[in-house]
Amino acid sequence: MQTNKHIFDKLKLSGLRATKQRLKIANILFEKNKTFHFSISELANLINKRYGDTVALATVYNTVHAFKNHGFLKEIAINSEHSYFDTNTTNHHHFYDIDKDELSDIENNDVSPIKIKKAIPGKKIKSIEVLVKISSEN
Amino acid sequence: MQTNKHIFDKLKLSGLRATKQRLKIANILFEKNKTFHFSISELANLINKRYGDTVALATVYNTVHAFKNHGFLKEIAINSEHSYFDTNTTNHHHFYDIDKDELSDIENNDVSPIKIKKAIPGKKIKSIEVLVKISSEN
DNA sequence: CTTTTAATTAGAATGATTATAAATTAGCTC
DNA sequence: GAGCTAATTTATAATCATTCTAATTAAAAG
Repeated sequence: MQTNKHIFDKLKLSGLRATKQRLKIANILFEKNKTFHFSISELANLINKRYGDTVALATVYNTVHAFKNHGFLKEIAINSEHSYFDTNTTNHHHFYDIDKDELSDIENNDVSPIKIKKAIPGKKIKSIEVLVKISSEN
Repeated sequence: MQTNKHIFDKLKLSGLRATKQRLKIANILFEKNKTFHFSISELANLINKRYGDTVALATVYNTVHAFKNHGFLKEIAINSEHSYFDTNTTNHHHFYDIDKDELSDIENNDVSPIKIKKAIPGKKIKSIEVLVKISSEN
């Protein structure tokens, strides 16, 4: 878990001011040990639940984008309905539960090594990510 | 390549009426042998270029969704900016060129077999897809 | 040819996200 | 701690892609 002090320092080091709003948001995002996946509206709900109506929606957007641009979050594309963000910023893989609309990480160790046998001339591979869609068996 | 006759029959068989607009759109989508990737606005531009202003934007949306629901197209999530569609409806993998904002297919043969070593109880794997982001080396 | 039903359309409505511009606040310097 | 400056927050308006609506048109069936 990241302490408040830790988060405060993290923000400062990256050149972001450690405002009340950002600390509240960071608390929610980084308090858990495990990776946290969310959409903006889910995050806004969580903030509201814990801290009441003290952070404007525009600030939630601003903050998430600032965090993303500073490498604290990464965006995960699953479908066109929602944008999801992930506190795990390393290259890794995901399960997407179609029934529950829920993301979870797959450890790199849990996926066999992936080799891409085709190269594109003049292009370099930046990332390789696997999306595994799952649903209830029936 | 799919002939007009072919496309016409395909529509009819699926229970979709073969309207002028749908045939125009299908021509553009399925005329190529190779997979075609597009966003709605790119498609709208292509239609306009070839057929002029004869298909309403709402119809482009309606048609793409109808085609998707009938299994002629599948949606590919890359980022939150755009929705991309693909005429290759099988499970397969993609390169995404970050510089050019362009998608291309990776044949299944060009990716080493992927094993997911972690199972989620009560859940079945529906698809496994790899997204390889590439960009110019510099 | 007439009827029925699906599809198209222009334009309005929606809703998520972004922009604006004024007010506030964090982090300086003294 | 007061004063300063630039970053941040905020309410609100604006934007823009997509969806909805309800009237019109066209395809298929009888």
